[in-house]
Amino acid sequence: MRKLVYLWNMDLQEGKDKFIQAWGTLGSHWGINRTMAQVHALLLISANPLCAETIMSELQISRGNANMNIRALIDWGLVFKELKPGERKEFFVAEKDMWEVIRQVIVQRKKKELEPIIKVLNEVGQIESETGPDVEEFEKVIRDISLFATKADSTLDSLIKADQHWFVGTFMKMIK
Amino acid sequence: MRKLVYLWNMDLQEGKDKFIQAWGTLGSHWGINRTMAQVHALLLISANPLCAETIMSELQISRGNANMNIRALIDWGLVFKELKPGERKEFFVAEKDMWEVIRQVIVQRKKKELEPIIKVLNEVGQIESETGPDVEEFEKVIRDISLFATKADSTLDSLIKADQHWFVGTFMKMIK
DNA sequence: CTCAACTTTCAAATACTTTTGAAAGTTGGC
DNA sequence: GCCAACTTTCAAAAGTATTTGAAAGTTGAG
Repeated sequence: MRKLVYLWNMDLQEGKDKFIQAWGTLGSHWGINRTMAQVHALLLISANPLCAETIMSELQISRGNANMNIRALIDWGLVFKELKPGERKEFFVAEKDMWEVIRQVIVQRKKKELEPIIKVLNEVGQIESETGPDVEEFEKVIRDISLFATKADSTLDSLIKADQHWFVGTFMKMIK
Repeated sequence: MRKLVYLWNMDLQEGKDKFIQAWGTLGSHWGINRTMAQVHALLLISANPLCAETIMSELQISRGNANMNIRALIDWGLVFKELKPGERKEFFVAEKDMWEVIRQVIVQRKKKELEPIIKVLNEVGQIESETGPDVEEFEKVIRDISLFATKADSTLDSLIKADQHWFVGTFMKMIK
């Protein structure tokens, strides 16, 4: 009997660890650093808010690292601070609605990636010059990409505003 | 007069450099390393195919670096080899259709990111165990994410198959 | 005001990624 | 077969990003 309980614990823990690892890897492809994504994963699969101390020991990371990444997650709107009455320390919960998670990631990446490239495209599109095959090719490529970037920008704005029902209903049906 | 010509050259060169830098930064957020994206940018804005030597000197990079990144771009389907009759060395041209570029990036990232997480989700969703709040929360989160991941998977498959007209026409109108 | 409990900061250390360049490999033409 | 022109490889070096931990900062309770 003792052995059975032990094996069951291992299975859940193993599953959690596997998920935390995988979420960390996925995050690192999405502008979220590995540890930041692992903290998010840990909070996602936790039934209760966790404090910094617990996060540090579960993920085997330092205090500074935990603090920095928790703050970054709060900035991204993926984690919220929760204060328990009578307790001095802070507890944290993850945004668990996947649609909301995606939206926040889109907002952040749009700001950090799309907006800067649109700015550069506008700047370099303004070259006053003689004609020539090089200039023409350059300007054509810049025009094409600008068009694309502008479309992507408004598409993302719409996605950010859209709610999940709209997305899952209308969009999913449409692409089938 | 000499001065005017010189200034005009500087402007085009400046524009090209700015664009190459920006495309490099953008690429590094998209699983394409900085140099790889810069090589792609250089080829994008070039009116003619370029050889390794030219790429090396324009971007000030080593032979090995140039070679590795050109090969990677070819693997991703973003650059094509072109042989000029009578010339021994290889020349390269970029995929210039932005829609095709995006499609290739989606294909690669789906393979490297979405498919592995779906595999892990299926594995960890199989835990046989007693009930308890921890297990329930874990399984609920995994189920939610699985659902989402499966939807994303089929959405991306459709996008990959879709052509630009469909996308720009139907999709863009829809989200307005 | 003071203390203890907690959070934040940041310079140095570590880990990870990319780049270099020289040597090895390949290939077409003679 | 042999050479010269070109491409590929890969171990070491350089460059980036992340992590640590100890010290400084903050804050509520007494």
